[in-house]
Amino acid sequence: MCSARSSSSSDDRTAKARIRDGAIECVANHGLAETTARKVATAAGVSPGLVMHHFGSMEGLLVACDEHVAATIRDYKSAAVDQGPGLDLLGALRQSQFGPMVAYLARRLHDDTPAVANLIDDLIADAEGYLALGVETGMLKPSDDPRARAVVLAMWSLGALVLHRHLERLLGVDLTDPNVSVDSTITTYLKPIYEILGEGLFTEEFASQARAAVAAAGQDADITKGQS
Amino acid sequence: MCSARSSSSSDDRTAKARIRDGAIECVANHGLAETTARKVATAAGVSPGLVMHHFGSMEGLLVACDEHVAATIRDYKSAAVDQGPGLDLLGALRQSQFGPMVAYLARRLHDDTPAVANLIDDLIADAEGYLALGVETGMLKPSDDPRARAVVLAMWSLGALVLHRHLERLLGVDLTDPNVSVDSTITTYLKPIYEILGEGLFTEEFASQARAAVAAAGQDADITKGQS
DNA sequence: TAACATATTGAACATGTGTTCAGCACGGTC
DNA sequence: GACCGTGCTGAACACATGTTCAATATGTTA
Repeated sequence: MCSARSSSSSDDRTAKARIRDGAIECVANHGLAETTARKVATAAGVSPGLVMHHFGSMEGLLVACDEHVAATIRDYKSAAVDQGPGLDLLGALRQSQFGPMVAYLARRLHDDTPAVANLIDDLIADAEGYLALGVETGMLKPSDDPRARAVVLAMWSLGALVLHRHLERLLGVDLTDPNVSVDSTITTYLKPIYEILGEGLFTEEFASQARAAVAAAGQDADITKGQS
Repeated sequence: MCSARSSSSSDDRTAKARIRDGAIECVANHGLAETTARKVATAAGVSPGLVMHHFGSMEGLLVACDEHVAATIRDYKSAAVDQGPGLDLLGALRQSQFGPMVAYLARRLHDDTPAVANLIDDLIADAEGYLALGVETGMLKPSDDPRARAVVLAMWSLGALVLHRHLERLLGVDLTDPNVSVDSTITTYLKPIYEILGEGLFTEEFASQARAAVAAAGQDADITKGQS
């Protein structure tokens, strides 16, 4: 069964909220397939029928979960807009307050569900804005295609999040751990990132070669040697 | 039902191979949840019982699929070792011969299943070797932690593959399309990558700031502003 | 008090699932 | 011809699933 809430003390959330939160936690910890109506119901301490009463169907439940997670993240981002541009896309998500929501996102990210897609679009729009601001203030280099660059950076960030199990196995860093930001093991992951984003990967000579190759677009199946 | 093989002509594969291939195609096109014993059986033109006869269980089938995909990719990589170091991790995968296997991988990548984990480990070992070779030949800049850099680059590549639906929506590039290499739309995706890997993202001043910040490791929750 | 809407239950139903199994067809070996 | 192993079938089984629904509690309004 999916793990129930931690405490035995009173829970002032409505049953509807408990069901939603239980579903998020269950998806985060055990995946979509394991998240059944009955397991969610027992995790929330209610009967299976009530899940249907409040959300209509299991798909309705998941849509509600998507929207709740998206809304929570959006609320945080708009509230934290004053503390400077958060160029770190996932640094904002690596907040302990989100609890299992990051792991939930990691599970749902590869399905192109509307609520998640909208959230991603928003994150990218934000990132594009922050990147432009970084260019203005001289922190970041300009790009030929600012939007595409924002998309690529976002895909890399979110992609690494989806593959967090592998990252944990390979580097010992768990991006879904709510306390990962205060843990210093994450530097194993951050250092090469700063290396690449700072100095780049290609040497100057090779970079100009690659630039020329991609400029001569079209069929470049044999020419493209860059990492993709 | 999952799409059956294209042709009506004779199929000289054994029933066991047809079942395995049908399962791979079904997972690639419709996902794990939709890949049931009966659907796979009808796609392969056999009875449900034969699936169990050959693979013992559905989990056994998926393990066999994992291993077959991994073996196919490994075979390709060892056969293509002569045509120069394939720094492009996924460029090798973007070969039309793999058919639905890339899409299959994209579906399975976020589960830490043994066969896939081993494949990833191999891909990273290869990448690390190719990166080292690139450093030797003066194409790539050296790294403080070559293995971690290889891991990060691999996670970015594979992560983007997992998120291919979003990439398609955002940039119009489908990484799971077997013919994506010959299509020029992929340059929309490759150009910002070459930008970042070539010139970097940070300006020199900011790069040294970031380097200093991450050097003073520990609690850097407020300091880290780099993309992650 | 009566009426009503809402929250909640738990048994039931239909369906689809993975898996089992007795049996058949066939091809080779004694 | 008898035997046996293997590929293969299709009906059956036990089970879990999403969903429905009549019934009950509870609180709110008239």
